[in-house]
Amino acid sequence: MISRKTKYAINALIHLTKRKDEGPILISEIAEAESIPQKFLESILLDLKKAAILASKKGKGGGYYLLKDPKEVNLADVMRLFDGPIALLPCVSYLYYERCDECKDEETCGQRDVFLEVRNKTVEMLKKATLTEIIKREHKLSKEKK
Amino acid sequence: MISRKTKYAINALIHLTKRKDEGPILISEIAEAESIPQKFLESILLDLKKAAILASKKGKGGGYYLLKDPKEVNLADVMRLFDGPIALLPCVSYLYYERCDECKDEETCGQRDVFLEVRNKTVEMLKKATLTEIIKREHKLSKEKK
DNA sequence: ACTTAGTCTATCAACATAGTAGAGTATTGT
DNA sequence: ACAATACTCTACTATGTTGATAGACTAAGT
Repeated sequence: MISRKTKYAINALIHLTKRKDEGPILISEIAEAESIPQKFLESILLDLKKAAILASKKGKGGGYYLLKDPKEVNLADVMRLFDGPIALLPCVSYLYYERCDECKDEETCGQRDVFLEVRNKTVEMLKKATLTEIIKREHKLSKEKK
Repeated sequence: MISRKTKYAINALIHLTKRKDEGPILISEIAEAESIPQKFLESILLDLKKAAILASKKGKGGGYYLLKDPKEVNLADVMRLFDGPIALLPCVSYLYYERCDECKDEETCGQRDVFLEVRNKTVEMLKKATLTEIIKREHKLSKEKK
């Protein structure tokens, strides 16, 4: 399961994407609209800023805004930022690789083979899920519903 | 990431599958061979017994053995038993479904759509990964290595 | 009966998560 | 210049989960 923090981050990013032509958006606006505790949201936005996904402006008329193109921001990156590795086993993670203690021979490990497959497929799908893509899907689902 | 408990469970199950024609296997044997703290392993095996995957025999010559056919035991079931839902969002879990608080309309939620896709693909792959399949892959990888 | 071996209950330290509080600092508009 | 605005940083707390240990208890085989 992804953490609440990641979920908040995604919601905040989508909020910012939808309003990206309106200049900086107040933390308080995002907090209220997305029902996220404001103080908690602040730390999330700060992390996204450190990751160079968002930027902020201080003072009156300030707030947060997207730095990266929403086509370039995908769920795999956001999830890694807050929840760490996407892989289900440390030994199949590319970015957070760690050896399994119990495993005698990694190369011939049957479990590893399965989880490697799962990881690759998952990352592939999450990489495709950019902010733009998510909003696109939203529109598509709305139309189908009618 | 899957918990250590699940990893232990899988290793224990594979151990039992490989020795399934030798009658009941001692907890202590599994614990030593797979380097799992014995007391911790006991509770794991007990859970697997409650799930009707394993059975046990008490007294001298006792121990644990597979109840289900190793072709029928897959990683999805084992993971659910110890770590709960496989889905990354509660609202895309079939067995542990729960509504997202923040979500205004589930049917048109773009994020949900992505995570539903990920869940379905993951479960599909994990269901195929039976104990027999994992051992088969191990053999295949060993041959390729030579 | 005695031993072996599984079962049950309680407890523990370590860590992560979700959230709160408050002081501090930078920037902008007037 | 300066007050208001709004982001930044540090510390703390409650709660829950994970991984592990200890000990008493119960059932079965010889």
